[in-house]
Amino acid sequence: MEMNSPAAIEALGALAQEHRLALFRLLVQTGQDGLPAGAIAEALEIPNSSLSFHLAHLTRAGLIQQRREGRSLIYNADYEAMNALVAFLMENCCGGQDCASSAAGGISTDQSERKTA
Amino acid sequence: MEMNSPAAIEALGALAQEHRLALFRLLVQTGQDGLPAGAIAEALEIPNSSLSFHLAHLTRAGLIQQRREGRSLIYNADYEAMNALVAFLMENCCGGQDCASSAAGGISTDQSERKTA
DNA sequence: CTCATATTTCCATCTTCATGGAAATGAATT
DNA sequence: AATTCATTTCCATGAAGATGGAAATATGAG
Repeated sequence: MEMNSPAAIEALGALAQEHRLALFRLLVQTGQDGLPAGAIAEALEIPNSSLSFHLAHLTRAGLIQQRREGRSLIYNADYEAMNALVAFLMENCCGGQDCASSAAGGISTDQSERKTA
Repeated sequence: MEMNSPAAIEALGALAQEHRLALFRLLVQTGQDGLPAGAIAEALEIPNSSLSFHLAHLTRAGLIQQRREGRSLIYNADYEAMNALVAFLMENCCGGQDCASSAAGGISTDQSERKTA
């Protein structure tokens, strides 16, 4: 479940786009049952071909998964991948502090984590 | 410290690039003192003009800050911006479930991925 | 087998991003 | 004001991302 830099870059890039971020949020809210591509296209008002492009992008990044049910392709968010991404950001980009919980209270000025380049 | 979608997209996009992710991690590790552009260019082995482009990108996204000291421009990570980004992801993209706790649980003990190159 | 449905792939086009050398800017020193 | 140092901006170029209509593929129904 550990995420490395290339995988993190892929995931960050996948979320760094208006339609894809909205799409991923929709799938997260929907839960494990997921949604068929058609329902997503309707909800987000994106042409099928564009949606398919974005779905493929998120799938390649490992953030969503696909399964077939009848003639529908159902997509659902991969929560573990998201957990891994957040964990990566907190480990590597938050100065070793508990970034999330300190969001409200501010952060310590002590930078204890120093890696010798 | 609430972050909205456009700001999150900007921040995600800024981090979704090899050199910029490495650059931001370097500044996070360095701490509040920051580093002058020249030292960053040397550490990351990036030409000055390219580095300047990436520094501007991260600055525009609000993830780093700039100050002048003599003839050097010193850059430092903005921890609050990073906190806000992680908070945004956890609120909007983790379904409000185990994401925060499992990520926080992983941060303390799991250190398998190291920046080796 | 044919038809309707669901979604993807193909393709052309447009925009944005990344790169790095050269010239320009800003700041201290003499 | 001339010089040196640190960094940015300019510019051209190539690579990658985004868009959406039309054709193709896959599945199920009659």
